[in-house]
Amino acid sequence: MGFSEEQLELVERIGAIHDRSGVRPAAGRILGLLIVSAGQERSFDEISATLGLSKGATSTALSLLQSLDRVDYTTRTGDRKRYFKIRLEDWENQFIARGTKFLELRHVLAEAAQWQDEGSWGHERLTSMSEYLTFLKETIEVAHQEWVKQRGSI
Amino acid sequence: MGFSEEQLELVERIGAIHDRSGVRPAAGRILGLLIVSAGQERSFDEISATLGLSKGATSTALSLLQSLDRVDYTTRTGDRKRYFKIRLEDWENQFIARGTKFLELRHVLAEAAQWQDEGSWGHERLTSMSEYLTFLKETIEVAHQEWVKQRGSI
DNA sequence: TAGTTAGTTCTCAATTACAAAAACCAAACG
DNA sequence: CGTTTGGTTTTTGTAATTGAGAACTAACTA
Repeated sequence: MGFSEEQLELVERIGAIHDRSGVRPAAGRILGLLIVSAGQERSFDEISATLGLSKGATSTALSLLQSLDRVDYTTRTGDRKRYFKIRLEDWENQFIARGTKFLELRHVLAEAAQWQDEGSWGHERLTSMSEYLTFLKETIEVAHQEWVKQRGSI
Repeated sequence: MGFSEEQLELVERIGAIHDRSGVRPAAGRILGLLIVSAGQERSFDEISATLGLSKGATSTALSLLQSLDRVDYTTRTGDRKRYFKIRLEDWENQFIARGTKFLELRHVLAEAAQWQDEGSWGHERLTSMSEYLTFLKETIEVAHQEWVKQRGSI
């Protein structure tokens, strides 16, 4: 290992981005570290030491990330350690799945529209918003398929 | 006012969706109430009473929502109350702005790629992921423009 | 001017989230 | 077997969020 100042700073920035989208700080930093290390595997110790996290915090955050399929580990014969790496394989699909969840707002908007008088501004607006989200969702899905077809999903 | 069971339940669901994306519970519920009321305006009291929120909580949440441009109010001559309504006007634009912020992850992915050996799996993967996000962002922007052109942004 | 009304701001208690530390457990080693 | 190693689970302390309630302010009203 041995990370440069810049690398560590990048780790923090990646952590912060994940923070903001609801991943807790320790887990966000681990993601950062493993992203900057993409390809290379990192042992439990390396992670805990580089980030200054206790064993407990490291362990809990790592199991969280594993349960989210963001992180994986391998083992080596004659070595009891686990070597963690970020899961980049199915990333695009997972990203889409996570990122478009909030588009589900379109269902409640459509329902809310039903409580408005037909033809009223509210009815029109809520319906239109719901349609917009549906349109977005479809566009994104099509684009995603396109990408996968061209580049392969890995 | 006078909301039905179903309406109140819908309010809760809208609140929960907002909760999950970081808006605090009281504010989320207010958004729910105002969305279900789209068009109709609701007084401070109605909001506070229907949702069982204290005046303090109602006031704080309402100013938060106003600062986020999600909510607005009007006044009526000879009436000291404020009548709140949800801001549906610029909704599509705001939604896109908020919703695509996490695509900025593409910058850090590109940076992280630089720390990988050229041609390595990690380098290839991070670069590809970053390109994917850029592609998504552009697709979404184009689609959005398209929509606005056809339907008008209101 | 005294009294209401409408809403805001402040203070506090309760809950929740977080991570450190300690206790624990299981596999391998000697 | 006893010990070390690698990691997990539990416990504990602290910090941050959140919303109730009280105190306050500003505007109108009688």
